[in-house]
Amino acid sequence: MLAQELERRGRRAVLVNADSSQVYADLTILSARPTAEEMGGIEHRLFGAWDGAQGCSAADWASAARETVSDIQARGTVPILVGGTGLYIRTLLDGIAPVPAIDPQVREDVRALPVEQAYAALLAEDPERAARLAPADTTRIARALEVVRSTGKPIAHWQAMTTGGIAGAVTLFPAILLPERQALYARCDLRFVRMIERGAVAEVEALLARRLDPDLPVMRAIGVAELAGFASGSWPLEQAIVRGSQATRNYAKRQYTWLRHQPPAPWPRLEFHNFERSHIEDILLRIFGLT
RNA sequence: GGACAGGUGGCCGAGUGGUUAAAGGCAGCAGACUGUAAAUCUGCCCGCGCAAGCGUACGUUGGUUCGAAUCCAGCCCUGUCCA
Repeated sequence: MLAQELERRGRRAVLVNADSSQVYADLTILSARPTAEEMGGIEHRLFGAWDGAQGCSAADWASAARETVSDIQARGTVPILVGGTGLYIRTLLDGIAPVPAIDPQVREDVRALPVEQAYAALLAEDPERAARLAPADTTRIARALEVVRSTGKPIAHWQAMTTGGIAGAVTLFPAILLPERQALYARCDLRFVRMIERGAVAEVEALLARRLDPDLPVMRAIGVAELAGFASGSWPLEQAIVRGSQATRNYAKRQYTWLRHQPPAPWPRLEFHNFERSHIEDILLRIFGLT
């Protein structure tokens, strides 16, 4: 609707996806990607742009988004980034550590280690970083370890050289939506049921048929494991729904924490109870000075 | 009506005389967050209190005991089986 309003004023707008799951072609229903109808003729970019077989990292997305944004601006149109993956947006705006590509063999070895061993190794190879991580933080420990081993420098060395952000080169109009908790949870439940009505089970079956590496991000999207369990007969559909909507709620909770504290303080946080589409549009238009 | 089994904190579920406000999990709340982020991790979690601590608590009533979620009896409820 922002896009429509902008076009009414003679500014062409293009929507750019900033959600780590909507990025995958394999997840149309399960990532709640907008349908052609919902796109309403407005151009959308980076939605379903990655094949599930190729994982998209924050840096991958950010570099694609950087090009997309500049392309959109070069055409005199206005990019509107939409999505809940805070890290992606932060990476696009603030840049990221220029860590060289990790040696595949190193990565494989590191990820094969049990956390305790990986942590012990990190304690020896990059004690500074290890001290700042919880001994059970598998993801970050693995990352820090593969970086020292592959590049010979601790991750802090690279992070000190963070680069690539476009924040200084663009005029930003940010808005963070913080809907009332209980109402949001109710919507999470509704959302998962709707996905099933729209064919999420078949989508997951098609994804499973590809027999991709289970560690790939697509395979970790909310709903995949839950519906895969149903598809394989491990539990009934009702159980998949209970698990799927619960996972959705848990995720929504985590997003609150990120959105409340991680983005720059000046970014407006909009709290609201009314979920009427028109009401939300109203707040946004007001925030962006379009009413 | 009878025989077994069982009733534990919002839920699931350990615990069979003291070291138990009661393991663990879930849910909930709060927080962290630079290359898998819809991921990963941390803390809190009976009430009051900053705390020491106090008060309540393991279906219910009563009993045994220095001391009971744990032992005994009655009652209530649930499940399975027999009638």
